[in-house]
Amino acid sequence: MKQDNILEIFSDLGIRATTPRILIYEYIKLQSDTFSLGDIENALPDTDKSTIFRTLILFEEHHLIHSMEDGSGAMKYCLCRNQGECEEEEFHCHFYCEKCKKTYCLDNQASTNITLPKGFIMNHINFIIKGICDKCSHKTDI
Amino acid sequence: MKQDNILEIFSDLGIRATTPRILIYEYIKLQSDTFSLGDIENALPDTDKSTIFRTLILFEEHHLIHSMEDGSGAMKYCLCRNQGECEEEEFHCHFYCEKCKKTYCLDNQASTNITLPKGFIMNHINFIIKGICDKCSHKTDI
DNA sequence: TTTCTTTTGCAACCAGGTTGCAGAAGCGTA
DNA sequence: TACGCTTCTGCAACCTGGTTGCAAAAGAAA
Ligand SMILES: [Mn+2]
Ligand SMILES: [Mn+2]
Ligand SMILES: [Zn+2]
Ligand SMILES: [Zn+2]
Repeated sequence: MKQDNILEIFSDLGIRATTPRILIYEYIKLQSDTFSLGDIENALPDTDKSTIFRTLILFEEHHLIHSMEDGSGAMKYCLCRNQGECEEEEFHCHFYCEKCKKTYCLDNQASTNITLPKGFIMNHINFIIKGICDKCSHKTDI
Repeated sequence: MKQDNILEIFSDLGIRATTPRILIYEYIKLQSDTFSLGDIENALPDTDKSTIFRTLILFEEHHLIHSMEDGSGAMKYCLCRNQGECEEEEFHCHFYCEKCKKTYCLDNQASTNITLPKGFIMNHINFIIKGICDKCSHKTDI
């Protein structure tokens, strides 16, 4: 595991390696932070939106990517750093910059200590911190 | 402050007390957890969606309510327990039940310890825990 | 090749949110 | 009470992102 070859990653997971899937995965691998379906649409104008949509669902089912709601209106995704072998604890937090609209993965910068009320069962976490990112906070405003 | 009379709450904040605003605020006061624009639409079929929409914006600007994205597709709102005087620290967490689709306010059940990377400035938090609520977890499945 | 299964592209649809605008309502003043 | 100005409402239209049904294309198997 921890493959680098796309074809092997797909075949390990039993995913058929089609042209759109390879293009989409190649795009995803280049992203250091999060991306949306619309970002992929722009990057791959010859691939249909619905194909991208279904591919993202497929990738998420196989834990190749994670998804999150950052309040921007569009679902955001990020590459799973553990290629389908992420553990339950990988509930990492994200930062949404209200100025440049970029969403960053914060891997270990935020710790949470959760005690749920009796009877509540946690499956996922969607933890978004909103504010101004480092690049935008350095700029002088006006 | 900590008023109970709707008309006084509005006049304290300089909000004109119109019929739709009173109806909407009365609805909101009855809710123990979160609600959406669509919930209000259903409860008040004679009030237009855009009026409800603009009223929610107004209420949030005056900190009468908080809003959050719970991933359900619809923005959720909850009554501010401090009537417009909530402090920055009131970043409470919410729980979304994936079975009954209800979103609960978790006031003190989850603590977070956040250390952002250098240069990042936090303004808000959108912290949603997803899973199964107590009512739904007690039910025998099938 | 033929046949069967999976995947794709297109077009249409949907939900929730958002906007421009004309008329209604509210309010201060005469 | 009537007038003039400002704010608010309802309606209809629009927008964006997401979702679906379906026929054609591509892939795998025989
Ligand atoms: Mn992961
Ligand atoms: Mn509050
Ligand atoms: Zn930024
Ligand atoms: Zn539930």
